[in-house]
Amino acid sequence: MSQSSPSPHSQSTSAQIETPHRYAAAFACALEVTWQGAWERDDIYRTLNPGDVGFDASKPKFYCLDMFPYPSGAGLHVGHPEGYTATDILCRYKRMQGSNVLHPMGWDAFGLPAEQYAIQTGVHPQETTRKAIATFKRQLQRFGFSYDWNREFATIEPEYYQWTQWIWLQCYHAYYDETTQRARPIAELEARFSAQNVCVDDSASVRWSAATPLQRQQHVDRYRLAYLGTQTVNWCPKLGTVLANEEVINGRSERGGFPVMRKPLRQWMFRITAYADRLLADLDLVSWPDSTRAMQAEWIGRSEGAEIRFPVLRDAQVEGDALVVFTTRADTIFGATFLVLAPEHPLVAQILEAPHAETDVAALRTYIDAAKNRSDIDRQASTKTKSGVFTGAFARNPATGGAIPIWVADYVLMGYGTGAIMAVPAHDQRDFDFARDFTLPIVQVVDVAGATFDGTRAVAGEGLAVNSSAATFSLNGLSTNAAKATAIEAIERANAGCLRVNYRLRDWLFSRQRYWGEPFPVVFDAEGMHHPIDESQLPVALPALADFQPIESDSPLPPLGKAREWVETTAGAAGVKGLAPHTPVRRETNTMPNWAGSCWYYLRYCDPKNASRFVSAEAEQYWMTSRRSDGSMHSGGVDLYIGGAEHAVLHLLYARFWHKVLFDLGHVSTPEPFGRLFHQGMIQSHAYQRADGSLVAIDLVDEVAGKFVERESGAVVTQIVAKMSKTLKNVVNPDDVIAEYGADTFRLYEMYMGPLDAAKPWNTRDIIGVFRFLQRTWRLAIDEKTGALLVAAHEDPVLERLLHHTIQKVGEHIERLAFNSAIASMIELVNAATRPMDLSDPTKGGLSRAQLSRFVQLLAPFAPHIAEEIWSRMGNVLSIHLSTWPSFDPALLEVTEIEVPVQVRGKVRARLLMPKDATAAALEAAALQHEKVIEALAGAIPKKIIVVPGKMVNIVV
RNA sequence: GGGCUUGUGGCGAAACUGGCAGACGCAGCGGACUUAAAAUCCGCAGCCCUAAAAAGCGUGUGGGUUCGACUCCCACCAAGCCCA
Repeated sequence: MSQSSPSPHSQSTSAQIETPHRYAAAFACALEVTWQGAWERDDIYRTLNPGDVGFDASKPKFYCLDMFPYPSGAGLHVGHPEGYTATDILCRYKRMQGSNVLHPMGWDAFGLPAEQYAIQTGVHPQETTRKAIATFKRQLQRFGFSYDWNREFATIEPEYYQWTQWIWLQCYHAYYDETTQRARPIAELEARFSAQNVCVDDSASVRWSAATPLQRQQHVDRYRLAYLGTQTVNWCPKLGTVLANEEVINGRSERGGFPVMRKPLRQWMFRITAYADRLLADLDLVSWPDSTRAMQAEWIGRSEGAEIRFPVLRDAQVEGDALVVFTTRADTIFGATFLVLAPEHPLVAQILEAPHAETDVAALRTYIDAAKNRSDIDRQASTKTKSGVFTGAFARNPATGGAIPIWVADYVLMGYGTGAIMAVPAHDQRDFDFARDFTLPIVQVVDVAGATFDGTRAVAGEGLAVNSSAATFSLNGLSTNAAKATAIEAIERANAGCLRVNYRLRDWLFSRQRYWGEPFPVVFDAEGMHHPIDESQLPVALPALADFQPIESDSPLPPLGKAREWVETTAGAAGVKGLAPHTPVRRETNTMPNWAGSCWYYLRYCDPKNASRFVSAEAEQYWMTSRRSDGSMHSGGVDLYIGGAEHAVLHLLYARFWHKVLFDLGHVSTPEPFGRLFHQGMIQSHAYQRADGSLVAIDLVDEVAGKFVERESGAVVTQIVAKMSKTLKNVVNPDDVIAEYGADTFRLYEMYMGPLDAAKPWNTRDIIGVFRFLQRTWRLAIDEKTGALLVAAHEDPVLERLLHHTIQKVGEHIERLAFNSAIASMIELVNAATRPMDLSDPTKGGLSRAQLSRFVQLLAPFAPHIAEEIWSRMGNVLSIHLSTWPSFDPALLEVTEIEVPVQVRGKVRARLLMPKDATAAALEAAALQHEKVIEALAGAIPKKIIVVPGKMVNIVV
């Protein structure tokens, strides 16, 4: 779209000579940079902590947080400043209102993208990351955001990640006490194990007192919040690391889109599942978008059901452990005509070891080998025909007592439930498809309300149980809920299972085979026992490594293994207590994932320089504990957290989990980290679409006579809204926009585009509107020819009243985050105050000094530089941003006369000018006398007249 | 398939708890100023029918509740996100 739009600020040379003090781009940029320097020099945004000299405890506190960026080499895009401008406006407003405002910024700098970039370029991530941070900071500062840069930190700094490691140690040293439903020190658990002399192995043959230290540790590890566990993980050979389930999308890595394989691996895990119920329940405490709370709830995925044991048979005799399935529909147990195992299920391997009479070993092996490398999505995608193999084994249905076949099929995933299902083909479509393809029996056991089972497809849903009776118990005639309860009761009585709550949420895989992350503060001895580094010995510094390339292989080989001298050390050198100092130990070579640093950064901002604690109790209590004016229940935490909805699940769930652990252990004082959350909408861009639906980049299209034409073919294309992307060439660079209009205009434009939480298309053409508003504001205050201050000698009472109205509206709109409406009302005021062209004496029109003063204060949070410049030219010495927000006089907003609409047949026919407090009777009388009303009635007799005093009159005919 | 969100002029949007739909901005049109243009200032502007007005129609579609619905309820359509 290279239509020549004349640069808004380009003026002929003569115009520049005539109006040297005009608010043009270069002029705006120059004053912006000047003020940014002055603010930094005077350190006007420094936030004091309790205990600091000059701290005023009587002020309310406001902790307003942006999701800190991950600095990439590409620099800021226009999406970053959207949320940042919003919080900046709110923070500036709150400061002027007299709050202690905490508004920090920092850098989320460990992690895969930086490492991938470093690998590509061969430059050390330390260096590329530092460079990216410098670029981001320079760009952010150019917007004039009022961060307290004294509190800046990056997650890669040892002074920061020392405490990331410390928090990990807190989890390592804790377990979840089911009876009190909170984390407790692991030492308490060990004492209890010792006192009760518990069994430490599955076969219940070894007691605590007789157990080796390794056996004891392995037993305790079953309870630790941070534990070493073997899990089938998502191994990504290309990235050379394992990934959390959350980081795998459609069988490929979220970053890079590389294939992911599944393999069992011993890894550091977090027992986040212990907190599933609390993470779910406490969603009620926070004021978050409903959609985000719903997503978290779905992610946790609590479902109540039953775990049912199906005894495995060999030659009709029960053999070994029973096969355990989880089902939410225990009421359909009589319809379970076969069982299906995930290919990774341990029983499959057992059957291969000791085949049954009917087992086709070759077919089974071929099948599980093929399934192993299919992604979960692949496995579930083929809905039409199911693949699967009979294992040759049978199990006994505990309800019917009958033997049913055990199959293997990859549509069952090891990650869900127990990795085995009871198939009820009559009432589950996938089971039905499978049964039909392999001619397995199908038995209807529910008479589903409003649907008939005709044998051609499954009927899902609830209804009355049928065909569900045996000698031991019967469900026939019971509703689904009653049947579930009865079935579970019977199953429990028969010792064949129990009531069970299942979660979709899995424990959190926390190890990464990467270089660029926080090292774990833990070592291993020769026996394979792990030993924590003592808190006093933190941080465990990431060793400088010249060769940080990942080792691409089918099995994980962390790059830190290359730091031989660092890895192979002694207990004394590593800082392990409880081992003789000379004991040789190996350091953990995995590192923590990208999420670690962002799990607690909001706490560190409260007290970022503290060398003796992750945050002082006093600072944490002051900034995190909300005192709500209306006394309503509140979770506490950050007062407003703004960031993208893409973090709705992972980051926010992980941070909540860490916070709850810290809360249980007494390190923080609120149950939730973020009391109020808001997502800014995505800033989109335009693109063009051909008739066949294909997209066209914007540089290949011209606008001709109001139509969009593809240059090459001459075909008309339609303009659509699309994500900004390199391929569509529609990415907007903030630096360019600032160069052309200044940062104040940029800020104003992004806030004026629409509601903060809505997705909005960037419209370059519209920027000129807010730029003109600033120019008009400037002209209102400053003579473009001489640079002299222009103020009206006499105050216009109409403008005074409008100004009071504007003060009221702007304040209300800021509190509602309706910045677009706030700007609109400021534009209205400026338009009303603008001097007509034919006014020769500027002191006759415009705003008085006192009016201008208050108006620029309203503008200051939105366009801080131009407001400061005018404020300064008015003779103020102290920054406008340290001034007090203007107040309005409600009495001035009172009106004596109001216009009351009169509706006849639902249409407004007339408007009455009436005293504000006119009675209903007076309004009715006036309405009926109105000429237009009489005309509209045309002689008809009103059936009913509704009068809402002060609002309207409605005459029903 | 299920859940959530959104749907208002040519475009971005406003209308806070049901009470004058379209504030404000862009684009457009007209006028003033200018030799002319830019810039600026003053106006017009939902659609339709009109010389103009009046009337009529208008918040995705269809229904409902209500004196009154962009707003509340039901169904549907479309787009986006999440879960399958």
